[in-house]
Amino acid sequence: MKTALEVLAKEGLDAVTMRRVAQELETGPASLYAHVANKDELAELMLDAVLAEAPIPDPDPARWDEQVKELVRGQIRVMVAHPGIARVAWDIAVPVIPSSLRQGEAMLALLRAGGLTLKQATFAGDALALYAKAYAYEASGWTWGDIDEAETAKRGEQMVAYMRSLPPEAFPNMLHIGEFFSAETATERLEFALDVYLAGLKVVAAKN
Amino acid sequence: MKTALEVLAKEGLDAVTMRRVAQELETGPASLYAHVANKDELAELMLDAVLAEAPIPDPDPARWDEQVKELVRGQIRVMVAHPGIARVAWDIAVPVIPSSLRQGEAMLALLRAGGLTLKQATFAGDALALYAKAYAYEASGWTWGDIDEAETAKRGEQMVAYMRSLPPEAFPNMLHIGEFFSAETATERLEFALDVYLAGLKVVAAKN
DNA sequence: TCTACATACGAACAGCGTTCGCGTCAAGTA
DNA sequence: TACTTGACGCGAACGCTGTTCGTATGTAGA
Repeated sequence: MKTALEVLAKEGLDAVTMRRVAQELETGPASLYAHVANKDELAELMLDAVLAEAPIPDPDPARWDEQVKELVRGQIRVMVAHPGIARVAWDIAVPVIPSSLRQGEAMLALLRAGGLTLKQATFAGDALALYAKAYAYEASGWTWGDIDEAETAKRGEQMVAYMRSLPPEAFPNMLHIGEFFSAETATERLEFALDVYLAGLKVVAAKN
Repeated sequence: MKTALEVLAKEGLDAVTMRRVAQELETGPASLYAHVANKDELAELMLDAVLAEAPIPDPDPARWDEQVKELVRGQIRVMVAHPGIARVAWDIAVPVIPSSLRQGEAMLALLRAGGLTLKQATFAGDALALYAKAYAYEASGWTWGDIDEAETAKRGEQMVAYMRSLPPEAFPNMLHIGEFFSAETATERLEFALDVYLAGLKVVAAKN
């Protein structure tokens, strides 16, 4: 079941419809409801399978900060490798998903090793998970043909054109940041965000 | 046009369909396409109107950090005040939206006042915008009846039940963080994330 | 007053998730 | 072996979505 869905995820999340999955199994849409309650549950199973691929490091208190980054990178990597799955992660309010719980527990363990209280670790883990989902969702847009390059470029030009139409002093900074948003700087943005957040966590931990 | 949509946004984003909006204007769905190219453009107009409500502080270099927080809080506040609009923000790849550009410019100005390079400010602004959208989206789920309380509680119990079914040493931390995730701690989580990130930014700025 | 143009919109299309009830097939009993 | 009974798989249909096409209507100009 899940296996058939993964195959379909490879041709875009929008293509993962009950009809399309059923077609892959050479049957009708109604038959799927024998194995799955509804489409949401199917999405949950897909997400669980994907997230299970993210590695969980053995905690090493000496380099907990690097391990936190590694954990986040891993989550992002597997999500981006399955374009569209990040959207599913957002739609699930309370994750009763085994692999998600394992990832959460690993994150808490690392953060506690870094000297944070349980409450601080909870909040930090929440923020990091939020960022991982957000980054993966955004990144899925580029790697997948969700939005074709031409369309994106056109909108970018529209944006610049609009800003130029106003007094130049209205957008002194925005006009020059376009170069920082290419696909090449994507991982650089991620690393920057991780560095900044972990630097902040160390400041907080030092006050405990 | 936008006005009629806002009225509808008050009964949920899912209710904002072309037919429902047309009905509100006592006409058919086809008539809307005379004013708007498609539903995405309509969503963009809605987001622009909402985001325009977020206040933009006059930069004061002496308290740039507090002003950055204030800016993010404002963005989140107006989005949460219009439940469901945060989802729209995620679907828009390149924001050719006036109010969005103004918010971005304001953020860059504040961050540069904090001693960051343009590149650093760009990356930091991106991360903060991502977090604002992520938080607002998550928060919309609680304030709106998207997911009824009973359902959420049930899933929470399922989660705990699952974790208890495994060896207790598997989830030593996760089992005790439930109390930190009530609706009351929501703003606390936000403030923690902002404090941590800004503490990190100061570390980065100090190295320049 | 009659014509010509642009605008508004009713109806229809293709797709979606989900449900109902019929038809078929397999297992249990005589 | 033959018959009956039960459950299960799934074809077809429902109500919904965004969008398009062609017609009818209303208005402005001659």
